[in-house]
Amino acid sequence: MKPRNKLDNKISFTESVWEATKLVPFGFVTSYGCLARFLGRPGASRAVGNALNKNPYIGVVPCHRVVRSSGDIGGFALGAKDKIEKLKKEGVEVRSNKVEINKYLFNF
DNA sequence: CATATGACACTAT
DNA sequence: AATAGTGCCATAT
Repeated sequence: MKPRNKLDNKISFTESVWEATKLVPFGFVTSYGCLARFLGRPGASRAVGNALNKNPYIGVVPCHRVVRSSGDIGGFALGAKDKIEKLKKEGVEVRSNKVEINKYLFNF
């Protein structure tokens, strides 16, 4: 959620999404829904995707490690192809544009 | 304040 | 397995 005034130092929902994503280790993945639950907003999976899409810290926030709960790759600002390549470089198997979510999922 | 948007999730076909 | 419809929710306009 967006800060309402100058004294509100709490980070916004969007920023908290970026911070939480940083916690996902190399070689693991999480889902938009998992992140939403972790942040205390179980129904905000879609909003999580929006936040990552606006992430200005490409290279700092490993947003490529966030995939769909179904295992489908999901979106990526620089293109799904890049997202898949990045995952493969980390040892995450991607077959038919899907990952075995149960096998690589990082439990917060 | 009202609508629209989108890197989603879930259920039912 | 793949698709379609519905609900969701933070932001943008």
